[in-house]
Amino acid sequence: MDPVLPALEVQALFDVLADTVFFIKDREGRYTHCNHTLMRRLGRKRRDDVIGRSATEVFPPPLGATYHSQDRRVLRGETISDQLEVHLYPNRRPGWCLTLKRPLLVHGRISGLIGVSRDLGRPDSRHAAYGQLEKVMAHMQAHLDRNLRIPALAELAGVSVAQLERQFRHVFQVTPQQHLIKLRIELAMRLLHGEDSIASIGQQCGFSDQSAFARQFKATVGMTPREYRNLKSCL
DNA sequence: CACACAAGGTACTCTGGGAT
DNA sequence: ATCCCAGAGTACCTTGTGTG
Repeated sequence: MDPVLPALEVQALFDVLADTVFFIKDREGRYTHCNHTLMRRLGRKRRDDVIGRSATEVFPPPLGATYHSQDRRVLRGETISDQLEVHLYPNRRPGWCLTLKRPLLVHGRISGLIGVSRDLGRPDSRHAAYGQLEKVMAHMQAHLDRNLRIPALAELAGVSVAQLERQFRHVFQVTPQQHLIKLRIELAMRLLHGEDSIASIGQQCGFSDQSAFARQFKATVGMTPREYRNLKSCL
C-alpha cells in the first residue's frame, strides 16, 4: 500500500515556500489547512483566523464571491490548472500567480478540495531562445491595442506556433496567450485608476469589445472592471 | 429615455496535451 | 520536434439591469 502523507505534514512543508500559497478546504469550501504564505497575504496573524472560514469570509466581497464560486465548481469535480490570476496583497499591490485547484478524493468520493497558487517567477534569461522571445515581447508591448495573433508572433520569432508556445513556457512559465492577457490586464488596471470609460479602456487594451474585456478581467482579477475601480477608490 | 455596463448565446478560431 | 483533435477561448451580437 502507498504511504499516505498526513495533511498537517504537507501544510508544514508548504509553510517554507514563501512564493506559494497552499490550502485544503472541506466539502463546504471552508479552509481546513493553509500555509503561512496564505495567512500573510490575507493579513492574518494566526492560522485559526483562516481555518473554518470560507473564501467569502476572508477575502474582500467581490474576490471572495469569485473564489467561492470557483470552489463550488471544483467541489463538483472540475479541476482548475495553471489559471493565470492576479492576487491583491494586503498592501493592495497586485501579484501574478498560476493557480491549481482540484477535488480531494477520499475513497473515490469528493471530500473537499486542495489547491496551490505559485507566484510567477522571473523569466529565464539564460534560455537559448530568450533573445528571439524578447522581440516577441517588445512587439506585444508595443501593439497591445491591436488584434495580435499567435501565428503572426511565431512568424516574427521565426519559429512554428508549437515551438513558440514551448519556448515561451520554458522562459516565462506561461503561454504566449496568457502573457498577452497579463500585459493587457496590467494596462487595464493602470487605466482604471483614471477617468476613462470601461468600454474605452477595453478598447485601448486590445479587447474587441467591452463584453470580452469584462469577462477576461473578471476571470483574471476575480472582479469586474467596475468593482475593481470601486475597490481602489475605497482605499 | 439614454447611457454605461454586465452577462448570455452562437459560430468560429486558437490552444495545449497526447500520440508518434 | 511535429502533428492532430477536443476543448477552451474569442468575437460579435443581443438582452438585461441600474442609474441619472
